[in-house]
Amino acid sequence: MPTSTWHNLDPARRERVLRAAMAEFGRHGYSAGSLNVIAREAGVAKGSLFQYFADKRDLFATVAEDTGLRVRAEMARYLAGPEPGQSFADFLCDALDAWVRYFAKHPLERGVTAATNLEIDPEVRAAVREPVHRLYLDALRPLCELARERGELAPGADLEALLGMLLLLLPHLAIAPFEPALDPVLGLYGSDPPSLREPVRRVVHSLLSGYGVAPTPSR
Amino acid sequence: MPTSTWHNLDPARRERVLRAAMAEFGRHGYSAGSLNVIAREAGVAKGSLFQYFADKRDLFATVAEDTGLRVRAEMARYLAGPEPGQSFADFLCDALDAWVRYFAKHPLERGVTAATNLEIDPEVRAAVREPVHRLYLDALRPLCELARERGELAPGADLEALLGMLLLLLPHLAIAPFEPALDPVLGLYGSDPPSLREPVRRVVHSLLSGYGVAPTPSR
DNA sequence: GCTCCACATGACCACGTGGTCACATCCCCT
DNA sequence: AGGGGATGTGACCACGTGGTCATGTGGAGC
Repeated sequence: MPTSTWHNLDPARRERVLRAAMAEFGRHGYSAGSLNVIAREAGVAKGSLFQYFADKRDLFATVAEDTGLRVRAEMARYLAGPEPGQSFADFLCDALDAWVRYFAKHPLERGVTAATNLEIDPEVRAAVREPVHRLYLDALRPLCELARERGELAPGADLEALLGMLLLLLPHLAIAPFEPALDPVLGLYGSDPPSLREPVRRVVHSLLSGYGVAPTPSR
Repeated sequence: MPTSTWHNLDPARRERVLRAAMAEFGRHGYSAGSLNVIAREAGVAKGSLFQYFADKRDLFATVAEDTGLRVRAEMARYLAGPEPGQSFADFLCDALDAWVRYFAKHPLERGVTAATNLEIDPEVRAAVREPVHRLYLDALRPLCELARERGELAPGADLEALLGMLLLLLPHLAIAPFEPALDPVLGLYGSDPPSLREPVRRVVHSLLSGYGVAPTPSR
C-alpha cells in the first residue's frame, strides 16, 4: 500500500510519477523495470519514491491497480450490458472492439496490461493480478448470467468455461494486436490494422457458435 | 546459436547445464534468471557458459528450443491424428489431457514454457517464441484440416480462429493448473488435481460446440 | 619429450540495482 | 519570529549482474 504521503501529494506530481512508472514497467516488465529510470523520467528524486511506496513491488502493484481502474472506467458504458434490442453476440463484438481500440490508443495502459499479465514471479503475480482478475470477473459474470436469463445463451452453456476463455482472451486482445505478428489470434489483426472490427467478429462468432461438432457429453 | 564447443561437449555435462538453466529460467524468467546461479547449479565455471553460448539470450533461446523439441517428442503419438474410429473431439480431449498430465509430471519443462510465454521483451520474445509457435502450428494445422476433410468440423468453420484459440489455450493449460488459483481456465482444475480429465472435456466441449448462439454473420 | 590446441576456470571488471539516510527545504502553527 | 513536523533530495551503500581474459590443464600427434 502507498503511504499517506502519496495520497496527500500534489496531483500533478503524482500523475508524473504514475505515468513514468507505467511507461517503464510497460516497456521492461516488473523485474527489469528500473526505479532510477522512473525517478529520472518523473523528474523526482529516487528517495521520494520510497517516501510514497514501501518498495518496488508496492509501486508496481499501485500502477497495476490504478491502470485496471482506468480501463474499467473507460469500459463503463459496456458494464450495463446490451442496449435494448441488441443481441448478446453483437454486444460482445461491440465491447471487444471498443476494448481493442482503447488499447490501440493508450500505449501506456497497454504496456502495463502486458507487464501485469506476463509477470512470472508468483508472488508479484498474486499481488498484482488477483485484484485485476476480480475486477474483470465482477464485470463479466453478470453479463453472461444476464445473457443466459434472456435465453441468448443455451440453458446448459458452461458459463465458467466461457468466462475462462474470455479471461484468457481479454489480455491477449489488449496486447497481441500491437506486437509484430507474434501471437496467434493477433495474426487475424496483423494485416489490416485500421479495421479491427472484422477479426473481432470472427473470434466472437467462432467462440459463441463453436466449430460445428460436439464431443460426447461428459460422464 | 550455440558454439561448436557446445555440440562437441560431453553429453552428461551438456545435460547438467541444460537442466540448471531450465530450472533457473523456469523459476525467475529470462531477465531475472541469473547466469551465476546456473553455473553454480550445473557445477560449471561461469566462463564455460560463454564458451558454449554467445550470451545470455543465446542460452535462453537454446533452452527454449530444446524444451519445445522435448515436448513435441513426448506428444509425438498425437501428431498422427485421431485413431481410426475416434472422433476429433474425443481425440482433442485425449491430446489435451495428455498435454496437461505431461506438464504436471515435468516441472522443468513447465517452467520453461512459462518463461517463454511470459517474456515481455519483444526482442527476446521474437527470438524465443517464434520457432516454438511454428512448431505448434505445424503440428496443429494439419490436424484441424484433417478434421474438416473428414466432416468433423463444419465446412465453414473458421480454422484460423480455432488455431488461434488453441495456441492461446495450450500454453495456458501447460502453466495455469499448477499455480495457486491464479488463472481463469485453471480455476476449473484447482479443486481436483488428481482428475484433470473432466475439466479438459468441459473446455473442449464448450470450445467446439459453442454456447448456443451465433452472432450475425460477418459482412 | 615436446608442441599444440581445445577446453575449463575463477578472479576480475564496469555497471546498474533496490534501498537508506543525513540533511535541506518548505510551510503551518503558535 | 521561530519552532517543528512533513516532505524532498541525491550521495552513498552493499550487492549481484553479464561478460572478459590470462592462466591452467589434459590429451592427441609427432
